[in-house]
Amino acid sequence: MRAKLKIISETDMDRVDESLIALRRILRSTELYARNLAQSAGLTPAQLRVLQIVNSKGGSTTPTALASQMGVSQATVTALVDKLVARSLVARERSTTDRRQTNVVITPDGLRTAETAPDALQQKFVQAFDNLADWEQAQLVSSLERVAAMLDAEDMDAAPVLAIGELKPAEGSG
Amino acid sequence: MRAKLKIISETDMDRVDESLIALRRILRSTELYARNLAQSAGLTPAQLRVLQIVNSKGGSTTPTALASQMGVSQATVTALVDKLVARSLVARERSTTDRRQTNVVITPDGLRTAETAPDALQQKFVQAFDNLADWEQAQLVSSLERVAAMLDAEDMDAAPVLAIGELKPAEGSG
DNA sequence: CTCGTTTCATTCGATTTACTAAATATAAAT
DNA sequence: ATTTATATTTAGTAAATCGAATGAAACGAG
Repeated sequence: MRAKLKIISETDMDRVDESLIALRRILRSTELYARNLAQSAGLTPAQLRVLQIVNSKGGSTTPTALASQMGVSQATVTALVDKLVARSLVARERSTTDRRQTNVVITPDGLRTAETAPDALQQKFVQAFDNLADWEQAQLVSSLERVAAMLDAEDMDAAPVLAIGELKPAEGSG
Repeated sequence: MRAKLKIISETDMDRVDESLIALRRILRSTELYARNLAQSAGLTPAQLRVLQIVNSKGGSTTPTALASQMGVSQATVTALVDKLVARSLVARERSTTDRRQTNVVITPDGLRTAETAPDALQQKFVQAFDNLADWEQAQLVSSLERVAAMLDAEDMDAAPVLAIGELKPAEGSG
């Protein structure tokens, strides 16, 4: 497993293990949340993700940016945005500066959906957070931000994880 | 938003906000990882999740348990397991105790896939973790475990989840 | 033991979603 | 005018999903 990557002390190993296990637990919880949230919002996970990204970008972004961030093609983004437009959660607006571009703009309805949806996750977290002592809160903020930086997705859209299976040659060429 | 839940001080608000933002960043990163991991394993996300659950259950579980845990129907599980069987990542075995039941058993190939897949996530995390000072590592472990506990999926309403029991016996070190 | 019922899994039929590549339309850049 | 960039449309595939029907085994009552 990891040991083959580099040699590290055993106590260090233990801590890495503990961290990874905790991280997995967080991921599992949030995966399930995401699933339920999408359903309760009447959306699919992919659609909700688009909405969330638009929201996180300040309420407006372009299909290209979405495609890059989600790791899918523009055509796929168009289809997903179509669904959201049909539900009036986002709208398309021609960019004024570069009229080739379309801005995907969140609507009041979409904003409400995007901000209501995470409530289940937020409620739980916020309530628990509020019960922590002051120094614990401070530590948590610091740690979460550090982990976020460690895992940051910024360099992901450009450089997706080394895909072993992706290198298959095109068959039936002719 | 949160404010309607309870009145909290502004400085507290800031910290909660910061935490939530960091959490979102973590989630976004890991979502993308999950996607890429599945692809690099030649699987779809849903298929990989089946494989991971089987693995986390000690290498064997039933379709009913999978369906319940994933929140989908048995028919869906059957279809997903079919795909994995076709790739020889799992096998079906009739239960000896109750021959109505089928055990979905992970194969050596499946085990390798399941344990190789997380490497991309782990690599990045472990490398960054290893660069932290000792006290930072300790703090991170503590914080991550706390957050995991805060978010734990146990009392998710509709979600069947449960089963966070991946505290399997130590592998390399034990 | 036999009959009906329940449980577990699969099969079948059908729908929805996600996704892509290729072609198209439009606008910017050269 | 040609090329480049952006987004959509088109046409098609593969995946995920479900409900209903089917098959097989366990279980309980008589």
